Amino acid sequence: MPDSSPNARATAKPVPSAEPSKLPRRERERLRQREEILAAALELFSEKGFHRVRMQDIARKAEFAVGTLYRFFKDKEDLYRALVRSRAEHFHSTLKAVLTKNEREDPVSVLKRYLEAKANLLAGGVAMLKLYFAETRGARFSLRAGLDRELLQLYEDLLRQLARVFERGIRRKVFRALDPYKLAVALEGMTNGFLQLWVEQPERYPFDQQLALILDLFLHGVVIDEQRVQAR
Amino acid sequence: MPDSSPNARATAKPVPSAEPSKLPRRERERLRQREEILAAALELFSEKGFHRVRMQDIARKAEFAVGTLYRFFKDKEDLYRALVRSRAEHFHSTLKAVLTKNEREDPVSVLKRYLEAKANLLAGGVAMLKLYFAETRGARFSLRAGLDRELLQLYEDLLRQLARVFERGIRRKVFRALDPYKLAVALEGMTNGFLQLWVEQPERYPFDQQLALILDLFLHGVVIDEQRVQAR
DNA sequence: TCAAAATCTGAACCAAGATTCATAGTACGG
DNA sequence: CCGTACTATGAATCTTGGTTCAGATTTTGA
Repeated sequence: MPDSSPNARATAKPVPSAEPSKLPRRERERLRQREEILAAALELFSEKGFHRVRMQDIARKAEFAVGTLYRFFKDKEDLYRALVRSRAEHFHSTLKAVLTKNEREDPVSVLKRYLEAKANLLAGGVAMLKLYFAETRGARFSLRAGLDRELLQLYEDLLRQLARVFERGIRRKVFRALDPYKLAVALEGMTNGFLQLWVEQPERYPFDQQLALILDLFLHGVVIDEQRVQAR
Repeated sequence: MPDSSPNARATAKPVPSAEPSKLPRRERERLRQREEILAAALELFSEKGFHRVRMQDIARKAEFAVGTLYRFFKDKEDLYRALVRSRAEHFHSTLKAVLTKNEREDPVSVLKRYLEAKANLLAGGVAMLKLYFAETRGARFSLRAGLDRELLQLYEDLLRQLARVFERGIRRKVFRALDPYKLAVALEGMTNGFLQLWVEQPERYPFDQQLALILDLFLHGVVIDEQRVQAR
């Protein structure tokens, strides 16, 4: 019974950007449509969460008939996974790149660029962020294992990359000799706290406005340091 | 049609502890049962999430018949809300108490006690924490508004309380003069990062083991301070 | 321009699971 | 030890929404 349709595949795709296009015309069109569906889905899922969104809704928003969705995705879950995965991959690969390039750059600058990159990624809108939180944080049960593990893997990987940066910093005597991985967790946590805040009150707490504070706080802490002159 | 049953109410209840009992016997029994249902529900919801748990399951685990659940709660959602709310209230009131008492105590100690209190609350098990994350973080769409707003309110309130502590610290020249609310967000974020870690690898990263690090890091930052002798 | 092939469409079908309710079981008062 | 009133039970409904599929529509290519 299952697997009767020859289509319906869940692939990965970089996301937005202009398709370099080197495909059989038809195929190109197909991908565009697929992407449109995913875009509509992102909007809806991030707003209401998996279970509250009906295939109906996605279809309507993407201006297709329900049946058509099934030409692109095996079922609702497949659609969701494709969405989350594609976004997550884009997200993580971008950040990873920042952390990886320039192995010998000043660790503090790397951290700074990392945060900026994160801000840029999110600048597009809160939709993706909500999805990100829903999956990475909290509700790890949004969907059957599989995807979960995969995502955790990605996130884990990112944390490790970040830890590397701290490691370097420690070796160079710039950072205190604390467990690098935990430092990564700490920085991520703090950052996410502000992202959370941003999601709730975008106007009042624009994320990119907090970058400096985050870094400063993470680097120097709250306690007043008599020795250091905290300019401004 | 609706509202035919005179029972099914969603009240608040402190949670576990020994009921002081000053109720009409029968009523007492009733509450005990209610609490048992909630306990079973917590277990299940935290494990699988709202939608993956059937009333069936809750009934079975609590050793009642499905129908009986409806004597206590209007419907599935009502049950869920009652659960989250009761837990959340316990959680927040406890923490708030810590932050509120001793207005004149050394801010750093207060923070320390705050973190400890949090650890204690969670010591009971990850179940509650998962629920906490599912609700506080990410998936703010787990259920129709209402509860959400209420929880945000609570959390917001806690943050404000925490901010007060920082305010005091700033006034006493112990902390740097940064936006207290943001400091609260930052500390919470960092803490949650480690909680997250704990949920994922309880044995490897027991939360209470991280307390010292969290506080230290938050107070002093990662950067090596030439002036200060970082003992150990 | 026409017919086969590929797509799209959305009403109809179906499964899952929440909710109801007639029936069976208990507790209480006399 | 009964009759009455309340409570528990779980099989039988009802709803929701995912999935299918027999046409309708469009594209291809000769």
